[in-house]
Amino acid sequence: MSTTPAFRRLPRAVRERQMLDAAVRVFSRRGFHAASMDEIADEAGISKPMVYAYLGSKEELFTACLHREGTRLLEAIVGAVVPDLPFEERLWRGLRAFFRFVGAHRDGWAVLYRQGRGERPFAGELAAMRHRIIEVVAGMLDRGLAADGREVRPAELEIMAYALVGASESVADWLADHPDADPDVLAGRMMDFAWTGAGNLLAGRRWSPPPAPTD
Amino acid sequence: MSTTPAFRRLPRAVRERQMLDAAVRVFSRRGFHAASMDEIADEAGISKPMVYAYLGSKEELFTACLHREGTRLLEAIVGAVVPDLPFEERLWRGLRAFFRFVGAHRDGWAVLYRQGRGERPFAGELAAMRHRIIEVVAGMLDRGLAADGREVRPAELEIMAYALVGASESVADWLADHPDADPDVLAGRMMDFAWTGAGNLLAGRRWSPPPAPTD
Amino acid sequence: MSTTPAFRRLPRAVRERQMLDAAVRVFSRRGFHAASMDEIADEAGISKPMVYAYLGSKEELFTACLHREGTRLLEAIVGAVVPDLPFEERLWRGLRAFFRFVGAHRDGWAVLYRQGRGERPFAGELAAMRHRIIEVVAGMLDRGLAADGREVRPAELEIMAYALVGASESVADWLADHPDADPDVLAGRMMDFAWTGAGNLLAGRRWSPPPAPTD
Amino acid sequence: MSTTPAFRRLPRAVRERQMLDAAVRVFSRRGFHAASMDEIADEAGISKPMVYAYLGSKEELFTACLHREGTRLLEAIVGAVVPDLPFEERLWRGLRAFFRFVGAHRDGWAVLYRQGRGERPFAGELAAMRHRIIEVVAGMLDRGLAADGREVRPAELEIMAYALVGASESVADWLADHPDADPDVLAGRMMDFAWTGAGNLLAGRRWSPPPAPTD
DNA sequence: TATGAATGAGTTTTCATTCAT
DNA sequence: TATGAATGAAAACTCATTCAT
Repeated sequence: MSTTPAFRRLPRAVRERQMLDAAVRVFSRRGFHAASMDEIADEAGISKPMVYAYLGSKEELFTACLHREGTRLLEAIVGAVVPDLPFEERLWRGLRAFFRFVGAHRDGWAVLYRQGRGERPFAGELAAMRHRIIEVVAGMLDRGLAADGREVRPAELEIMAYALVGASESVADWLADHPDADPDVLAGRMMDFAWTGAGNLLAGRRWSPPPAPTD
Repeated sequence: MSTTPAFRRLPRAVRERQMLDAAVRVFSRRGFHAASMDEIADEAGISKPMVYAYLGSKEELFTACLHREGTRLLEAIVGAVVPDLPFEERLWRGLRAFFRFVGAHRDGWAVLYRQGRGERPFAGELAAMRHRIIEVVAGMLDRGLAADGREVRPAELEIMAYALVGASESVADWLADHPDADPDVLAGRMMDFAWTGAGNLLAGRRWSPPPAPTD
Repeated sequence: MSTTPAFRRLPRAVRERQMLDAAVRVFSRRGFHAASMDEIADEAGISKPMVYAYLGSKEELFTACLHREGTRLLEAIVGAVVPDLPFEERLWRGLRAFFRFVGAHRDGWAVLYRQGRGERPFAGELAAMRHRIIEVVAGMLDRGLAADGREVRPAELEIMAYALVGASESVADWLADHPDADPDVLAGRMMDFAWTGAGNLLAGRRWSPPPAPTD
Repeated sequence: MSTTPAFRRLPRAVRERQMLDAAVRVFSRRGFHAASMDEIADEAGISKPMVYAYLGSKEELFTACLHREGTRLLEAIVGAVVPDLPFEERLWRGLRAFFRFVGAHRDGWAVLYRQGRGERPFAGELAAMRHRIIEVVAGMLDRGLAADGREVRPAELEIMAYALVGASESVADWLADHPDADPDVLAGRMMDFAWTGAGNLLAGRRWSPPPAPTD
């Protein structure tokens, strides 16, 4: 009946991806609250009701962004950490994959790390995601120690994993602001920091506070 | 009839402090955008116009919170790091002061770390504050190395400081969610992670990536 | 069930006109500051956000009113002043058109003359409009004089035009408060005042102050 | 008891004058609505509650300004129009006094002419004041005609007076924006416009519309 | 007399969300 | 599927006005 060409009426999956891409960009540069559905619809080149039809409310949309980017990140890391390699090698590959991802997906990283943090409704969502990474790392550490015949209490392991992940995030965030930096070099720096430290711990060397008399 | 003291009609300085306290609490639990001036005024037990009269706009109010909490944190750390002590001792004291602060000022920490991050207008403000800490840490590392006769390029030092600070922040954030944890113990864990690592680096041991052929 | 036509969901152009009409009415009776966007939206039978969506801020809305009414007025006058007629005839037609307009568009006149005056942001806008009229009048006077072989300094011409326009405005304002008065009669009165005066001036008769000794 | 010198605790009349002066300045530059009681109190170098104690509400304050400036203006004109002089001389003196007043009291003029106009609560107040002047003028015209043995219907006289007053206001407003112009010269221009016209009318010359066939 | 402290009531403006076509 | 038209609800901010000292 109509001569309209096949410009619009894209299949659902494609449209959804376009919208998510647009949403990630907008959320990344504005933050959750300051981003408006109008701007997102504009960025996606689509009308607002379509966004609602496809992705639901603004919260659902942000959650979807979080999910997609988080999953991509996790998959990048997990895919890089080949299980049977030795601990050191796995750590190195994981870090490298992580920094490469951040270098290549700055918007996604901003959404995950800078914007999701403080917004009440997503704190849980994000914490869960972060926890999955931390557990991966803690598991690696654990197996590293076990392979060495040593044993560490889970609580301590968890803290260590938090430290490692936090350090990586901080450096990754620096990377997100320095587009010219080389992710692989940064991964090396992190190994400097984490491995030589972790290596010592694996070797059983612990640190104990000096006997400061007054505090 | 009643012994009720002068609840209302307080002098300006007192009211200002009350408002800042309230604002820090509200910003901490809602984030900058989701917090409403109404809620802050309520929390302070005062009417909205007073908040505007004393602290200016919402942005100025948030900045004031950032400033007060940031200054407190910095002072706590700097006050603990006695200059003439050896490097290790200084690091230990600094970390301990940091974790103690976070344990005692959870709301302030949330404002500084979780909320300020993504909000456009304050990113700079916060980055500056963070940078001051990082420079302190980098300075410490630098002098530690110099005392040892070694030399490291500034860029590497900075990254290392980012890692150290990020690790501490991450563990501190964990602490903020675990009120029963002991800050001093966490500081010890951080030393485990940071010092044995840093110690190795100070001793000249660097890590180098394995010669993985394909990537 | 009912034959009610499409009251809502009107096309943009129609709604915009409705809004301007309503705005002119409300501004006319309240003045710029005292008018609230709520009242304007109500008067237009529409919700506030639509007003913002279509006409922008309150200032832009008022400017739009000023523009529309000013343009209408100017067009009414200019359309009436056929160029090739003699000066007297042109003046008469211009005045008659002016008074007819004011009689038929009391609200528009109130917005232009009574409300725009004092409000800082529009003074310029309005002054420009008024100036256009004054220049038209001054031009007419000038050509009237030139046709007569006489010459008057531009500054004097301008003042004279100000006087003529001011006199007309004042009488028009009286008309706006006396709905039963006949615009054409008033235009005649103005000619009495202006033309017999102007006629004398055209004839070269100037007035000079008496030699009052003390002042 | 105290050594405080006689800076404050001024007699009521003085304080009131200071406040009115300040109010006139502020209203003049901001308009009634945009002026804030804070700014007025500041300008008067006094605290807000004092303004309320002395002059009542904001409306009352503005009314007081209107009254004072209006009375001054009226007195200046009436004082200049010595009753027994001939019509022409009285008109000339009245106009000169008017333009001199506006030149010397620009703020007062702005309050009377530009700001009061549109503000609902004062329209009546102002109209009354204007009417008093118009009646003075109409009375002058009437006696001028009577002395000449002619008679004009009151309605026509009123319109003429409106025209004369409006013309003067318009030129006066021009003067308020041109501080370097000489009020007496402007008064002369107005006589050019008004007297040569009025003189003709007094001589019985009326204008009648041309017999335009179609309108 | 004089004022710093305090607020109720309103203003403009924005935004997520939904109809009706 | 796709969208222009439409709105309820809320947020930041201001101001005339008053109290308590």
